[in-house]
Amino acid sequence: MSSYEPHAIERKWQQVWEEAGAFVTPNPEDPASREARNSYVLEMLPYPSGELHMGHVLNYTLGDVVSHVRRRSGWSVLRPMGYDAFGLPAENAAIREGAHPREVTERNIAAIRGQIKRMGWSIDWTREVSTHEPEYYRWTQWIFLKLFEAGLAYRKAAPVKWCPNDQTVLANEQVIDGRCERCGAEVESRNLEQWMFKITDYADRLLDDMALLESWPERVLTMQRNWIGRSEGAEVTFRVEEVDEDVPVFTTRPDTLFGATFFVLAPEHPLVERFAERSPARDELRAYARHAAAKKTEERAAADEKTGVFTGFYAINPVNDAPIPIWVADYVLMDYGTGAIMAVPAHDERDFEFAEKFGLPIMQVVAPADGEAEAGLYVAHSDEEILVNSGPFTGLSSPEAKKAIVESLAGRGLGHAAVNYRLRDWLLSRQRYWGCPIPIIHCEACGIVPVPESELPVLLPEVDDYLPKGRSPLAAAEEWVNVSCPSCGGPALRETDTMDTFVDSSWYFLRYTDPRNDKAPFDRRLVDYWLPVNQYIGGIEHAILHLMYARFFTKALYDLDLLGFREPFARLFNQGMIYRFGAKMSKSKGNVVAPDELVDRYGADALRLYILFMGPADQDKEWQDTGVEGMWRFLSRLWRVVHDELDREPQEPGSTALARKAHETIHKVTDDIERRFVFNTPVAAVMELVNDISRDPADPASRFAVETAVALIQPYAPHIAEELWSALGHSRLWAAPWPVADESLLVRETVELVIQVNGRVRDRLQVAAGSPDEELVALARASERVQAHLSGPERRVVVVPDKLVNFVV
RNA sequence: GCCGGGGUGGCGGAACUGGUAGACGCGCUCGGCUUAAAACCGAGUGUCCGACGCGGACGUGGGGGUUCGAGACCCUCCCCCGGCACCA
Repeated sequence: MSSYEPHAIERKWQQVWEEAGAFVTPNPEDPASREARNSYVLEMLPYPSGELHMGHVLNYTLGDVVSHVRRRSGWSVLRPMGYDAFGLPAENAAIREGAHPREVTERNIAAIRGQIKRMGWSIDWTREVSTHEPEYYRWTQWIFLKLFEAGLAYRKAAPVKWCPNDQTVLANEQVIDGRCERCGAEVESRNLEQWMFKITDYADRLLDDMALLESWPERVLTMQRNWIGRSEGAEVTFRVEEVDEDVPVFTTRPDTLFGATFFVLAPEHPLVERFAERSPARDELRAYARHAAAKKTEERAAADEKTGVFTGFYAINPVNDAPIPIWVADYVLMDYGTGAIMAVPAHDERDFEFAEKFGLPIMQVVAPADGEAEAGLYVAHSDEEILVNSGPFTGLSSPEAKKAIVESLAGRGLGHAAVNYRLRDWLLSRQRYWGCPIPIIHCEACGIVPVPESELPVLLPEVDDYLPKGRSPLAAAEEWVNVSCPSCGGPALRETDTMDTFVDSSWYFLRYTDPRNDKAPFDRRLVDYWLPVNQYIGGIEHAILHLMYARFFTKALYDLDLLGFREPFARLFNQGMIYRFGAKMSKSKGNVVAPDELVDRYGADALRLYILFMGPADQDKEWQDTGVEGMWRFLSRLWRVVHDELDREPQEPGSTALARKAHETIHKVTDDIERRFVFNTPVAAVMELVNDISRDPADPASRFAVETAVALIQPYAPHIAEELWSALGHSRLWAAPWPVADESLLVRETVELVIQVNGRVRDRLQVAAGSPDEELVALARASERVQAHLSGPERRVVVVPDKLVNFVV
């Protein structure tokens, strides 16, 4: 008898699938009819680093199991693959090697494509796209122009986060603890003209439309909510007579206005210099402001003690006309709210700390509903608080007072209700080579002029030097840069910045539906047919950036009437991280296990099986080096069991315990994958079935059980399953209907009855299913083991039919 | 500090709706096969006690509670992982 040799089998079936177009899903002839059951299963596209890692293996195997089961259950499944190919790593590698980034990228793509194919994932390769190809980025540029026309892309001089190592600007989202997300260098602040997307216009919809999502992990929604950081309150104007200025502040607590005993400006606030000009203490003021502004936010936050300087000026509190001293302090941030605050030390921890340190007055204006105002800090924690010392508003509850005070201010033009967000606009300019060119021309006469649609794509020019120098390497391509203005024909310059790669990946899921369209980024009927994505799968690291940008793009395109849905991904699943020796697998830690080596040794099927068998797909878990070998042993056992079956004389099929076990396994595997979305326990269930088969190979149901095991393991281990399926005399398992459990066989004739005394198990009996309660109690009472514990008066008997009898004595 | 996820044998984990804790796999032990080893096959494997073929006690991070019955529900505390954090 032959033994299990994965490599030849895997090569063979991969070729068969390719030749048969087994996983090619054509678009419907009439996308308007939604009769067909269709499902879009999407995993986040890989960055082509040339190296497939275990995270990919988990991600794509997960999607593969879902796709196979849906396909075999009669669904039309869209399952594409592509590459997020622009970006710094390829460019840095190119600089190191002296090669062109395109060369490095395409070499990496070829490598990773080869690895993906070796894994045998059921991908529709006719839809492959890569974001660095002009056929793709032409439409990235087209979308950019649509957003520009709609006023959603704009240019602005702004203090930006600058990475001195990568020599480029970063998005806020790419700065982690004051360091560059990619290289870890400390980020600096620079003032530059940059392109921005107006994602802040969509802040409320990004929050509210979460209600449209079918199933997203709670933690992702929470992270996005925190990131958007919506807070409701009021903008209130304070008058500074000496400089004839009205200074607005944002507050979430307008009800505490009577307790505002001082006023604080951020060190970067423009008024600080105005004050300094007129102040005898100008040197001290300027020194503090300069010193504080230079510090990073993180350093400021980490400071043990509050610092600050009195300006010598006063602001008028609009509710009671009281003049309050204006300070400059670095605990107030220029980039949130208005860069100025009213300080209410009695009811805000930070203001309290500051007031204590500098001896400023502290006045209670809010008290607990059932108590007296007490000196010191009192931070409200419910809506039950009552106002005190607040003039005409004294006695109102906090929520009433908020409304009343804002209304009264609004009546005098000194304030209004306001909402503030932590979310900033998306800075998309990058001063690097390997990215999508921004299709804009700067004309001396006309200003900013979009490149006409007919001239797209604006191709990346060839340059000799990609080294970052603080301006885009594209600026060196003079012939490319110097153009005539499309509007007036005069001399003009091309925009030399490229786009953040997150722009490329904010719409790729739309392109897959119509990847070769050269008239438009996609056909609206096709995106409306396939989207929203039914199941999106990827890592938690994209909880904020990619997922929020993709949601924003979808909404913007919806508003432009280019598609008919408001959320791109109905269901999201985040796979857990894989650890080894207690740490996340990473090159720097030296604890990486290469998928390729395992495939060489045990085959793709064993690896696919182990990566899902390891544990719950959404939880972090520890890699076991012996795990894949164990799966290889299981597959060898399955191989043997099938061939033993083939070697035996065919027998009359019979309905035995093994037949029931097979049906139970069908039920369990199907339910786990489809309803529970768990992937480890189905493998265990099939293993149990195989164990049962080998326990009695002569069982009349063995043929059925063997075929069931093969049919059920196919989504996990498609190559061996296909091979065994054809050995069993069938063909095309990839298209064979998913097994259906016979409900009647799931009903057991006898059940195990657990007998407890005082909740402790004392005996177990086989009894006929559906026996009446009295019979169960009588049988239970008859048990010797039970009687030994039935001393003392019986107080109660609990019966759970077909399950358990509990005597309480 | 706030938010989210976790804590079950030597290890990864199972137990879905409160009803047999430890499925399945890894590892380990013993036995078979073998000149031998590997592979493979069979048996065993939570801890402790005992007149070890029957049995008993303990046991899901700690403490308390609800219940006939809790790994699961409630209260409280501890620990680990991830995110956010001077955001007014």
